Amino acid sequence: MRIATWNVNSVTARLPHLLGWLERARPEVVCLQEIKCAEDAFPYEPLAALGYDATVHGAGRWNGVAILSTVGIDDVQRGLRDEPGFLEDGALLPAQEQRAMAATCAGVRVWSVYVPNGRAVGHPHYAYKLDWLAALRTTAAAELAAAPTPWAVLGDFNVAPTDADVWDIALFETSTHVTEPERRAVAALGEVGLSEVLPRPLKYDVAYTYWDYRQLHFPHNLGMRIDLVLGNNTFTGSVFDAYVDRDARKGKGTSDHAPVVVDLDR
DNA sequence: ATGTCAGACAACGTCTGA
Repeated sequence: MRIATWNVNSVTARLPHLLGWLERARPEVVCLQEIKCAEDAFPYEPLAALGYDATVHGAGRWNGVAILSTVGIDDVQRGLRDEPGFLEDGALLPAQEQRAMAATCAGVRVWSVYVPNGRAVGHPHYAYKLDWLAALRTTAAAELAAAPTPWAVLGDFNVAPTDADVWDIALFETSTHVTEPERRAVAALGEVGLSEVLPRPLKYDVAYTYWDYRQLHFPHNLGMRIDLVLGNNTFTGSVFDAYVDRDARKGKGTSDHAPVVVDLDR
């Protein structure tokens, strides 16, 4: 089975690229992030024509996640357990955003997640990001306590796990994505039984998954590895290959993220 | 140059978020 994750930065803007990539890579299961469309505006038909069922958690302009599958979709869950919302103004109640959903596809439990960006260290969105990652850990712990079925969380974590996962750590001194609290929050997922599937790069030394649209970052390979796959032992033990498909970042009209592809011997 | 995108709103430009 082939499972992939891809932050598409709008599923409607990316539809031609997405369809072309699905035809080439033929993953059985795909976790999408930043679909930026409501559930009823999702392009179900062209995806169904390629054999994909879809389950969607989206509301419109921002965020939004989905799971595509050619092998069935069961036990869909939208949102994390006790998922926090972003509290822009202390007077408002937190409104949960569309950043996480799960489905079971041919016996494999997958979560598609779009972790909050954080915006700036010390910004309320940064605290939200850390709270959100804590809720992800709680949710993972609760599900993993059940039967040891293959289980994985895939998506845009907006965290680079090590200094080597950004093109120049010296430029990130005051930035989000590389701070110790963010890294600890991701590493804490290891304490509930998850470990990273490390993809191989198709070119260069590091399997970056994101390159800013601006300033020729992609041609200069000024990237970050922030789209991650973490699985339980049952999942990671059946992985025989994983890579970042940087070719999907090439050319006009692409996402600023590349897909991460994982191959399982099941 | 925060130099590129995407979406929404009321526009044909400006804002927000990444």
